Amino acid sequence: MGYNASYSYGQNWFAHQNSIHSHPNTAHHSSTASSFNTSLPLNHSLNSHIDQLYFQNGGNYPQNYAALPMFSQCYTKKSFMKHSTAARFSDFERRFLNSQRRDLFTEIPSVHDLHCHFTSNLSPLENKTEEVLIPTVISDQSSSQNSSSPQSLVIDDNAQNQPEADFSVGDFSSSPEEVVCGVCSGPASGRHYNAITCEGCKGFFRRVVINGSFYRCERGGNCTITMKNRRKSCRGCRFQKCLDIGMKRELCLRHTRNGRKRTVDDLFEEEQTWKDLQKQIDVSYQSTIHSFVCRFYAEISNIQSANSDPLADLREKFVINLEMECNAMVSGIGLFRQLSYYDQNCMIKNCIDDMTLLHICKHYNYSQRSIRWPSGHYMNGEELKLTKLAPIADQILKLAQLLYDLNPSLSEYALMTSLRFASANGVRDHFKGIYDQVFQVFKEYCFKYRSNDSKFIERAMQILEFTKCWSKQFYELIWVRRNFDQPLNDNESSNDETNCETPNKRQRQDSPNSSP
Amino acid sequence: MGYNASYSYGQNWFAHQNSIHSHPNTAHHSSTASSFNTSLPLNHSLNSHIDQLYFQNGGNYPQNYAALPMFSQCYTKKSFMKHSTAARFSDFERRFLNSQRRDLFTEIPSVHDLHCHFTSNLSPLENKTEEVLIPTVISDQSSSQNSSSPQSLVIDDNAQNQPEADFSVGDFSSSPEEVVCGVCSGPASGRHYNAITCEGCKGFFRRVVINGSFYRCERGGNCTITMKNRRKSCRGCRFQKCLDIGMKRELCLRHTRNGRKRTVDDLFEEEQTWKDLQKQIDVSYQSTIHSFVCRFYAEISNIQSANSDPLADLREKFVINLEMECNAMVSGIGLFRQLSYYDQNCMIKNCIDDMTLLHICKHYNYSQRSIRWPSGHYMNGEELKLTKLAPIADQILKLAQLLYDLNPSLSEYALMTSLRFASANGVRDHFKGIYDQVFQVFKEYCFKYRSNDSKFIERAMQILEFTKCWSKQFYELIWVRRNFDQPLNDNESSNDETNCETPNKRQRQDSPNSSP
DNA sequence: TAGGGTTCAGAGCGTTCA
DNA sequence: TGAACGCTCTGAACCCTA
Ligand SMILES: [Zn+2]
Ligand SMILES: [Zn+2]
Ligand SMILES: [Zn+2]
Ligand SMILES: [Zn+2]
Repeated sequence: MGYNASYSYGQNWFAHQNSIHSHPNTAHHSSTASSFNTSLPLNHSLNSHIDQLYFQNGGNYPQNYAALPMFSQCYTKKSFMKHSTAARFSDFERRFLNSQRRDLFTEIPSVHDLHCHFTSNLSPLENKTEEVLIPTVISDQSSSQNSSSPQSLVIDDNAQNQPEADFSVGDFSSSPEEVVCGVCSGPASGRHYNAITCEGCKGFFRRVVINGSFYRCERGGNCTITMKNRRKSCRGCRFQKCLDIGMKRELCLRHTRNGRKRTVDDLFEEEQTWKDLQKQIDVSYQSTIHSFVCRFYAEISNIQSANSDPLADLREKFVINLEMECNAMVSGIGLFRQLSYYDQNCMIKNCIDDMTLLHICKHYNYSQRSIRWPSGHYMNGEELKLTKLAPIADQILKLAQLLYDLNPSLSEYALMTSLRFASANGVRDHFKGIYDQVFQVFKEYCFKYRSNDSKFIERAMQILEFTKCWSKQFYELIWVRRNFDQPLNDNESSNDETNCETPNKRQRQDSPNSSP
Repeated sequence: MGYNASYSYGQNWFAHQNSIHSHPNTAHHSSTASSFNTSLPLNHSLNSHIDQLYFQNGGNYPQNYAALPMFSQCYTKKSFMKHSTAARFSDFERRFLNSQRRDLFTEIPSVHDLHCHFTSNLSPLENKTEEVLIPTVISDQSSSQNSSSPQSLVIDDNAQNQPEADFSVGDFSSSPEEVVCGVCSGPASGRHYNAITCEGCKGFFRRVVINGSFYRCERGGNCTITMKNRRKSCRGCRFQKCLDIGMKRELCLRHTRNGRKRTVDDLFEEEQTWKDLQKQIDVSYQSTIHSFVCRFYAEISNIQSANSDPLADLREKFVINLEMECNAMVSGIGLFRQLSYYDQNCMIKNCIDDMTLLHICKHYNYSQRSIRWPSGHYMNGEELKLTKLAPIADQILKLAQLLYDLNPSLSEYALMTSLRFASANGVRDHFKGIYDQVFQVFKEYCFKYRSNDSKFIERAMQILEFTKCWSKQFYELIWVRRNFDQPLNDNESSNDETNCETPNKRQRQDSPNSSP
């Protein structure tokens, strides 16, 4: 798994989880992790369960967890190959065997050939798996109180297998997840969109992807999908489960942007094109700006925050240092190296106010409706209005609320930051390629990890715009007026509406002129 | 033709009609029978209709049952041979047969055994199984008492050398309830709201559920519902029978636009969700408003209630504190958190008068026809008319009487309170989801705990409306006029209708957009 | 042959109107 | 009131191509 983690997923925050498990599969990486946000809540609790399944499966992790990031990393091409060739029993095979095995294997000796034909790789671990896996793998995570259907499933399954338990175990337990649909536990009909599913779930997934519909669960997102209830069950949960077990929207041709039929490998390759840049941005952001902001906010906890001016530290320490960190971050991203050093500086100067505002508003306490400032103070709207930021207090709070609602991940913060850099005045005009590339990566990233929230990009861009709109006034209030004790009213000449004039001019005159 | 008839139509509720006729096994026919419901009206006799379908289908089993495992298991090689051109096979069956037949039947010498096995898998047990299996396969999930053991499904397929009359008779005799309406014993038209019913009973059930009507039997509840008398028979018993045979009110989709359906399995989960919200509301209400009101009323017992003005405490202490408690309650309910803090405040301000009125009128002494005020005074109608509340004294008393009649539980008070919040002007318009959810919970709660009183919701809503109607005047009388000794009549300008303007505007302009 | 896409009866809900 | 119908979603079977 080592290199997987290194070049495709190492940058995310699940990396540490990965390192805990050392699954033997390496080789090619065939699948791509599905949305983080959805699998996030599952992760922590599933580790042990998955490990158990892992061993029960004789080295192959359960199909329906394929999309969990740590699993995707383990899901190698090799294991996939092994599966697909060795033990693929679809609908009819299974039914055929289930019904006929007894007769075939006990009464008719010559059917042994057939048996061999169907027999898959046995492993000592697989002895007792079938009765565990088939009925429970999918349903155990469901509500245990809803016990009617799973129970009956278990019972009759056992009853059928009773006479020749040894045979059936050897036969099928090696890949029970390939026999049942990973979504609804019904009989699977093969691999569809990168997961073993039944025809129904295949069609369902396809319809949802093609129609671009999005269903939200009305019941908390824990609905159980079974073969019986799948027709009428919560579509949100059904689709979520599709994604969870690793189905890829991109494998629906209608949903691709180039219309070409793609394989999982193609997906993987495609992902590399933007993953590299995304990872670079991610790493660079986390090691500079993010870590600085975290450190800064951590340290102010220790310092007595009795400073009379909540904004003093902001000016003196936070912004100055943040600018340096921005510089460092930009330096760490190859894409920006086509800008001269001077241009980089201009770009950062153009963005530093936005960055400041953004990274302050990030520290929002929802329940108290207050923002924690670099000084350590928590300030709500009223308190903010007592400072010299009063004119834009509402805007700042709104921004914080918007950010809170958006709830971007670290990687998303990184991308938004880069996007803000790339859209700095001058840069976006003269180096449109940079902006386009970053935006492309952002789009791809959101396409992949925020697919259930079609408005995510829109909202993110809105926030960036909003920040850009008010950062200049923020800058002025922070920097220009040193004497914030004087009455504020005569201060805001007419800036409320025409807030971006002065900074604008400033930006224009020192926007980087086109070099290389 | 025997087995054709057996598995062609055996599993649906028209089977018995079908089995009466012995159709010759005619030519194969690519199954293009038009949908039942559309072709039904053409021929009013079900028999002829089915006959027609039978011929149209050419003896092919219905598509949607083909993949049921037990059915596939019954599907013998022989029948496949016979119908290979016409019959449909699942993906794998088709592939498997195409690819493997060659191997199995030509290369492997012992295939004949297999074939034999496939063809006539005779066993003494199998004689009468098929008629049991097929019809119950589909229906077993409907009624739990209809215990179809899947094992029995495996042993069958002997039916082909039986006279079809036999098992087809057995067919429907084993499950007559699938053919007739469970309520009126008329011809059923399918499964509706989780029971096999006719169109009439389906419509009746839906109407009753949607309208929330409640009928009580006047003859002891043992009326017989038949197809002939159902129109004029006791509606109470008819509805009761509907419920008895398993029809679920919850499957009447009240808020969904299309044919979105939910199964019985979902109902449980559904209950969990509204239960969650209901509990949250309950807890929140009891720990804030309820406990405050109780405390307040308990404490005034100790205080000398010789205060000259019975309404003084009301103004000064009760309302102010109640507003805080409302704030606390709302904060404790996650559903309301999508409202900004400011919106929450507006909402509460919009409701506080209703809350006050409601929680005062709650303290009604029926025998004395008097209300206990937060001041500690018991005031009946006459006494009330001596205060500045005189203009609405009658209304207040009526409200108290209505509340007394309704006699809501604590949980119901909690829900009514939340409902009043959610129906605040502005909130109900811009956050209809909140209102809908709370109302849904209220409905569900009443469905469950007030099912014997179908008018409960109606009456509760009536009370809320009534409160809303008079609370403004109540507010004015309490707050605006400090000198309540002067004549009151010039007071009521025209506020009764235009009572909620300010909150409306306020809410609209900063209603939070896009919450996560 | 695997796995894309397509087809179209069928299930079942809601609505209509005589 | 309920027969008839309109509607959406479903999925088993099928078609097609690499
Ligand atoms: Zn499925
Ligand atoms: Zn759900
Ligand atoms: Zn009926
Ligand atoms: Zn009756």
